[in-house]
Amino acid sequence: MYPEILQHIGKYVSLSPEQQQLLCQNLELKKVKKKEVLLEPGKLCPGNYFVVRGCLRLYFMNDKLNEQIIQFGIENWWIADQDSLLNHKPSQCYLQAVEASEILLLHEKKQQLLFEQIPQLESYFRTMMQIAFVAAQRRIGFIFNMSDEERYRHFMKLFPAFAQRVPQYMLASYLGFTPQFMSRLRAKKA
Amino acid sequence: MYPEILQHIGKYVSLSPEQQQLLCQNLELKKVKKKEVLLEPGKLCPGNYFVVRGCLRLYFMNDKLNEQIIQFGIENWWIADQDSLLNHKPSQCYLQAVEASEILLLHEKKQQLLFEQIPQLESYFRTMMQIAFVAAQRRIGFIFNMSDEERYRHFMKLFPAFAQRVPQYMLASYLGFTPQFMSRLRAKKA
DNA sequence: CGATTTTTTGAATCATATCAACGTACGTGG
DNA sequence: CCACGTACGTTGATATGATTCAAAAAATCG
Repeated sequence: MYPEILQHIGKYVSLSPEQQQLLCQNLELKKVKKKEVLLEPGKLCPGNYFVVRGCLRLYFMNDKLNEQIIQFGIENWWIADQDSLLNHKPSQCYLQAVEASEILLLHEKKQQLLFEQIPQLESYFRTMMQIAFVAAQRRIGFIFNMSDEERYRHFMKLFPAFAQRVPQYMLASYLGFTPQFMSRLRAKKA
Repeated sequence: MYPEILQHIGKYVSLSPEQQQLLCQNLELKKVKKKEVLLEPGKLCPGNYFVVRGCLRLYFMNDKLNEQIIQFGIENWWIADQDSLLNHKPSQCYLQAVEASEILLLHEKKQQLLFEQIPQLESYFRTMMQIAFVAAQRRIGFIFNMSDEERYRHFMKLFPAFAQRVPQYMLASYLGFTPQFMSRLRAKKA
C-alpha cells in the first residue's frame, strides 16, 4: 500500500479498501538516482508516473540542440509523455530525475484494466487531465502576455521553494529563455 | 438526436441507442450569430460546448487591453473555459462566435449526472482532456522553439484552410504576435 | 454608398539572443 | 581529504527579431 498516492486520489474520489489494494498491487515502485533517465526518444512511454518523493523533468532537444523542458513533476504530481501514451507512438522526450526520487509507475495497460474495475479511477484521471490542461493553457497565457522578466518574477513569487530545488538553467529552459538572461535578471535584484 | 456529436463520440467509445438518446436529451442546441458572445468575464462557464458548425474563440483581455486568443473551436471540437468549470469560479474570458455557428451545450451539472449513467462518457471526456492537454503542451513547445516567423509558416502549412476562415489579427493573437508583424510576414511571401 | 473594420507600410525603439571568456562550485577518484 | 575535471553561473559586447506608434490604404458590411 502506498499512502501518498491513496491520499492524493482521496481528495477527488473515494475508493473502497479493496479498490485501494487492487490499485496498489498494480503500481510499480521505482527508486531512481539523480540524473537517472526513465524514458528516452524512440521508446514508448510505459505509463503514468506518480512522484512520491523527489523531482522529475520531461524535456526534449530542440533544433539548436538545447534542452527544452516541457514539465516538471514533484511530490504528488503525475508526469508522463501523454503524447506517446495517447497515440501509442515513440516518445520524442526524455524523462529524467532531477533529484534522487521515489516514483510509482502505473503501466498503461494496467491503467486501462483498472478503469474497468474502478470507475472512480477514470474520473480521477479525467480530473488530473483537466487540471493539467488548465495549467498548460495558463502557461500559454503567461508566455504571451508577460515579458520574460515578468514571467520570471511571477514564477519566483509563486514557487520560491521550488526555484531553490532545481539548477537555474533548468528554470530558464522551463520559462523559455537563456541561462545568461536568467543570470542578468537575478543580478538586477529588484 | 444530434448525429454529429454521436459520430464523434463513437470514434472513442460505443454507446447503446438508449444512452445516445439520454445524452442528446441533455444537450442544448444553440444557434449564434457572428460576434455573438456566449461567455463573459465574471460569469460562470455553464458547461462544455460542442461545435456542430461554425467557429468559436476563447480569449481574454491582457494588461495592454489587447485580445489574447487562448483557443479556437471549430466543427467537432469542444470548447469551454475549463478553469472556470474545474474550479467553479467566474471566468476571466470571453467565448465568442467568430462565424455564425450551431453549437451544443452540455451543462456542467448534467454532465456530472450523465457520467454516472454512462460511464463511457467519462472515458470519452478523459480522452478529450488528454488530447487537449497534449495539444497545449505541443503549442508550448512550438512557442519556445520556433521564431514567430517559423511558427507562422508552420501553422499555415498545417491549417491552410482554417487560416482563410478567420481574420488575420485573430491568427496573430493566437500565434502570439502583433497584426503588424503578421502583415510583414505575409508580405515577405517566401 | 458611407462607415466601420481590417490590413499595410515606415521609422524608431526595445527586449532578448548570441558569442565568447572568465569565475565558481561541486563530486569523484586517487 | 585534496586535486582535478566537469558542470554551472556570471559578465560584456554586439546583433537581431519583434514591438510600438502613427497613418494611410483596402476590404467588408449594413
